[in-house]
Amino acid sequence: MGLISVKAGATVVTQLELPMTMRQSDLDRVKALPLFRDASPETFRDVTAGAFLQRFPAGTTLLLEGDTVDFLYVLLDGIVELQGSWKEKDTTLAVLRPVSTFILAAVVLDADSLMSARTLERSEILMLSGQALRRTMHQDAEFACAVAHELSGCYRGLVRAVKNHKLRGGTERLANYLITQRIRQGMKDTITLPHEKRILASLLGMTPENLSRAFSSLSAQGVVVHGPEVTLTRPEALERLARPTPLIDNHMPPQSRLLGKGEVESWSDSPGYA
Amino acid sequence: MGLISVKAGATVVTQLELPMTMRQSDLDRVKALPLFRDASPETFRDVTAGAFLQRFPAGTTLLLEGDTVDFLYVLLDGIVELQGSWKEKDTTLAVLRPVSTFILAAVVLDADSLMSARTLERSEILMLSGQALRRTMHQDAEFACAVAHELSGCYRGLVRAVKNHKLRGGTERLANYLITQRIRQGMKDTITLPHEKRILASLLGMTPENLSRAFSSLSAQGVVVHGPEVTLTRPEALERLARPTPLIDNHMPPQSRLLGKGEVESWSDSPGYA
DNA sequence: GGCCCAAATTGATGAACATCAATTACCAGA
DNA sequence: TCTGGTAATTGATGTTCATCAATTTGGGCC
Repeated sequence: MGLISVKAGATVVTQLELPMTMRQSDLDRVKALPLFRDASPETFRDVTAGAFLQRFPAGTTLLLEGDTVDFLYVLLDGIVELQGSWKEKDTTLAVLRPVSTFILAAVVLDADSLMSARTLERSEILMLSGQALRRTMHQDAEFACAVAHELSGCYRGLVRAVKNHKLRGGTERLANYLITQRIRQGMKDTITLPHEKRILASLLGMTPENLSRAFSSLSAQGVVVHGPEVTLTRPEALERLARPTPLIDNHMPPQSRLLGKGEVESWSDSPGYA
Repeated sequence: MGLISVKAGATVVTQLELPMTMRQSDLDRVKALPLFRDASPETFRDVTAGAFLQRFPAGTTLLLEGDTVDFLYVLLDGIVELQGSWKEKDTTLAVLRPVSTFILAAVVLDADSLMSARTLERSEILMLSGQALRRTMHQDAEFACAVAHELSGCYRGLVRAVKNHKLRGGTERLANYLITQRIRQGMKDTITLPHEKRILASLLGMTPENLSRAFSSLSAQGVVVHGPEVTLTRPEALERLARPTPLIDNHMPPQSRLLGKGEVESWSDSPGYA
């Protein structure tokens, strides 16, 4: 258990690294996740049995498309990008921030991953045994329900993504992205893009060049860009163009995690877990 | 319970119709679904309590985007299309054939539907109480696990769909669609398109005009179209263009339902349930 | 400060795709 | 068999988007 194999970049590197002993505060953050919030102490103990905490440098590939999945990953600190690829191209499916789980669906089915995962920044990741998770689901109906809830939220996030892509053009997707960010960042007039523009471009399904041009075409709606700061001087005009709808755009504010249980669907940046 | 409200076309029609009494053979087909295959007799009784069978003419809207979802739908006969819309446009998310369940995710979360459902042909649909389903999940961990499995399969179907759309062009999507159909239809050289071309176009995310042109551009790869019959005279050439991969294309043959339990992910036509 | 590398922007060009219009093919009903 | 209506195809045209190339910008680092 001291020898951990990690894929870094294109090549596979084996490095000697002691699994971190978990801090209680980390455990508390995990316990606060929708997935575990209502779990009994015993269930939580079962599912975290044999779990270990691991730190990865930026740019580390945690998982390649097609890999078999042995763990449920929980991002505690840092940023993780999920991506899919085909024929030399790749596309960003989601960018995750703490605290998020990922590749839950593959773990539940004990199947290969359909996407790659890599750290964008130095990250701290908790790895829970997939086997333990599946076993616990069979033992505890409440926990299995929590998993089903989580999966339902992820599923609906992807339905939104498909509609977003098939029904809207690039500039419309960007406009809606900006409106969503504005709401999530507290309705301030100026928002901060949470990642590099080239990753945002990939998330929105366009090239960096076209993202640039989409931004400048939105200047007609009062969108002003200064590096990662974007000011929305005429939000109404932007909304008229964007036509956001709750049937596509999930405007939930980030603090929704504190809400009771009704669940607010999945979340992170753009739909998509695993 | 004799008065059932059904949305037909754009308007809402209330019609008096007796819920059908279910045939045993229908119940057997439902019981054979992955969702219910491993359910105990009691669980199956609980979840089908209060269920009723309903026949709808072609073109009936069963559910509109944004409607609250009270039932889990099980398509026993006919064809159902799931679609999403925005700003006068709409797009086909999936075309379902018997035996399929749909809008499971919305039922599990007791949330509004993110897509509309309408019959493409006269259809026979079993409607299971959403409340009963949720209650049963809490009572029976095995059943909750079955729901989680089903949702995971649906989720992965949508991951495939997103990758298909973001990474491939229209002609490539069509080429892969044809290859998938060939496998599903028993590797015969000539396949039958399972729906109208305009629906196929919407499913593949293109206009009917461009689907036509994509077909004719595939004649260079030996694709010959005669109405709904498509002959693949040079499958290898088509594959060279299509470059199918298990990480996007689900080539599972239709009979996979008979397999044990490992699950083979969701299915119907093109990923997507609800 | 000055330097380097990668990200971002801008312009020019071509490919992919949507739209509009005009036939043509096809099927169901009289 | 004719016939009306919808689906399918084909062509012409314009928009959107990707690609390539050339700068420009910006953030670490000596």
